[in-house]
Amino acid sequence: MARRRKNVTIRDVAEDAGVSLQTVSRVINDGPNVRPHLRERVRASIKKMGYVPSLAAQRMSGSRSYILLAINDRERTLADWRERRGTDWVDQMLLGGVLTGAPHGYRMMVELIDTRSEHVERELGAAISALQPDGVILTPPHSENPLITALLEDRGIRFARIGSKARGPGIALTMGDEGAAALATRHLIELGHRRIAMIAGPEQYSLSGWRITGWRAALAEAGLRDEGLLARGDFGFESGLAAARALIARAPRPSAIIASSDQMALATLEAAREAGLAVPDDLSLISFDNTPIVRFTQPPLTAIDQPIAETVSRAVELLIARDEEAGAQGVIEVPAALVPRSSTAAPRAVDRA
Amino acid sequence: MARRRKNVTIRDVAEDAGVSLQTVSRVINDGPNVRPHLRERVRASIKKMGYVPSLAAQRMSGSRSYILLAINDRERTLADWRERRGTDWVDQMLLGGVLTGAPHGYRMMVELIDTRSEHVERELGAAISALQPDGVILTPPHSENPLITALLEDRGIRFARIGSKARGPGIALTMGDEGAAALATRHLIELGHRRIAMIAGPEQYSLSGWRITGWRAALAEAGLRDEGLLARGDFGFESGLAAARALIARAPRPSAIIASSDQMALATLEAAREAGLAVPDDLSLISFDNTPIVRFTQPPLTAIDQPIAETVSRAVELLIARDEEAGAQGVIEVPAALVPRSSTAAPRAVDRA
DNA sequence: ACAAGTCTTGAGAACGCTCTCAAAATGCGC
DNA sequence: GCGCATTTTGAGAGCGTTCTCAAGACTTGT
Repeated sequence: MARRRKNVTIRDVAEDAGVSLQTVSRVINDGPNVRPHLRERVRASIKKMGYVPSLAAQRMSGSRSYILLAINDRERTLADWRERRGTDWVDQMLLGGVLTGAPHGYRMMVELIDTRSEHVERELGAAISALQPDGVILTPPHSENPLITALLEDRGIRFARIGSKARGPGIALTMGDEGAAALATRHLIELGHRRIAMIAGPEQYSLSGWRITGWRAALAEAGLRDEGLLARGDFGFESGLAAARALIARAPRPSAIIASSDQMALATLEAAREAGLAVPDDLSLISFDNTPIVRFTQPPLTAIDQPIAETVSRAVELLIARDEEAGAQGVIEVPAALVPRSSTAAPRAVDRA
Repeated sequence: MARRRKNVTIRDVAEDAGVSLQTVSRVINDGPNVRPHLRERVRASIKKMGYVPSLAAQRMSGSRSYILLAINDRERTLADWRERRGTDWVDQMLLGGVLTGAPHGYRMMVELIDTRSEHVERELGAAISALQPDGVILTPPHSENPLITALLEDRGIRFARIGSKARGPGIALTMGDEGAAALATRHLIELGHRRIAMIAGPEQYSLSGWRITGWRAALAEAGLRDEGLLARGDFGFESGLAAARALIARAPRPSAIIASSDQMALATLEAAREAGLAVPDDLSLISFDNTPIVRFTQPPLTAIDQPIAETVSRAVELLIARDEEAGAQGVIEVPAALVPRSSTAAPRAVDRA
């Protein structure tokens, strides 16, 4: 299987268009100082010959690599992966990132790094040395890992931290976890709920804290208190089951639960079933993530939709633009929205007491 | 944000180890003809300095790019994406591909291409020119698109076709759709079902045909016929709903349905609900894909698990090994397995008649 | 029409690595 | 210990692009 057709290079195009190689380069990069008729002639040759610049060569000589690197959490096995995530982060990131980067000639690579490994730095360092990306996109929980941000700063690589409100190096983009939690809480309050519980994520994720803050704030607005109706999970199903059982066992029982992930919401559904509670009649439920799963549960779940694709898209724009002020402008917020479905309703009269 | 620490190059390592640049290159590539003590010294320097070869430079000079390109179907919008796929193909491909390629220094990039576009060739051609990957992994429905395979052959790029049994250029890997469908059908026959329906995928996907073949074969083994209990969908929920409704409306009604995707299985669940049929008591249901969704439906679905990660892993191995015989050996099968859950049971006496 | 600028073009070096090929060092048989 | 084959090492070219810098072609003001 030998390489039949040699790749078209910038030299071939230059020859075809009867100009120097440098002029072609200028046209490719939309550089200034090329007379219109020449620019057109070169463009025509490029199209005719189907020329596409080699990423490797561009990286070699130029200062840009046209590669963005997205760092995602990696579970150790496929089973863990499915059990704990169940989200479509990678799919959505690719959709948002690839579509936004493509028109500018940028490609996106995904690197899976296990946060709990002691080799985080080494793995990331190797990826950066090998790829020399123009920008890095960090997702939780890497977004606030100081080892990682320090490494990137040291190497002088621009990066975006998704799901982080902490100021600091890099561009911070958040999906407004505080506001989203408040949104969910208010929705329940408007339906008449007074005892609204929250299953939060692990402390390692700062967004867990923000969601708790938003939940408490919305309760306070309505003159309510959290009544200690807080439980923690690790976003996975099993942890959610334990948390939901504990909350349901409380007396008086909460009439509504906000779960910090779809997996934990599914677990809550299961816990309610065990306890003989109907959703939403006996217990209202709101989920975070809005992955495809929750449209098909019984009942379909009201959920907070995380605009992952949109947020990544925004991050890519800023990284490509090399907007030096983006970081300074503080946190960029792409707000999440509430998608009402059938798992939320007014509480029964007896609960309203 | 200037680049603070300059990248370590092969030259730095050579200097540190007191050898020529070429010797370092040999060590990196596990080349022959380096004396052990020198090899060790160079290895030590590499580790000490944290050197990692630049992918771009390797590609520029050598014949390998250390990049594998995975081609996935791209929906036009996020909504379509979620509606029609709902699968975790990309996640699984990355998991299988990245973990397998990494030890050999290979990276995997994902390219999303819209099959229905007329520009398939142009998009793929551009990606190949830009990246010059050492291998390409095609997923359905691209696996059997002659425009794509011809392009790859013409460029002399090795590729693997996943989910294809057609011999032809490239390495074909299948998850054994025929056998998997037979497995599902036999499972139902053993439970006592006689009227087993199938919701197949679109004709554009050859695996749809193989699943039908397997289904019919298993029926024939048991002395049964298909009774025309076949419907088609496009793997998406809506199409599955229509197909399931049509099958349920048949008289006599099938006592079991095999759906060719999780989304269509969910739709079948919905159609059963509409018709007042209990699953599995009135209707048994088996799904294909086994994405995280089907563990959480009510009831959880018995499903055919597609070993996507394993198959991609195998494909990566073969592409990296540049095993020239792999293609000739015919089709490589990584068989799917049946995961029994609660959506299948013996039919009611009345149906068994 | 001339000097002083600005715009346009191109030549050549550089990026970090592997390839090819030649030179030096080593091993082997006698 | 000698001549030959073999292994080990290194020097230099080349990959496809962009960068830097200098030269040539235009403007403009007078």
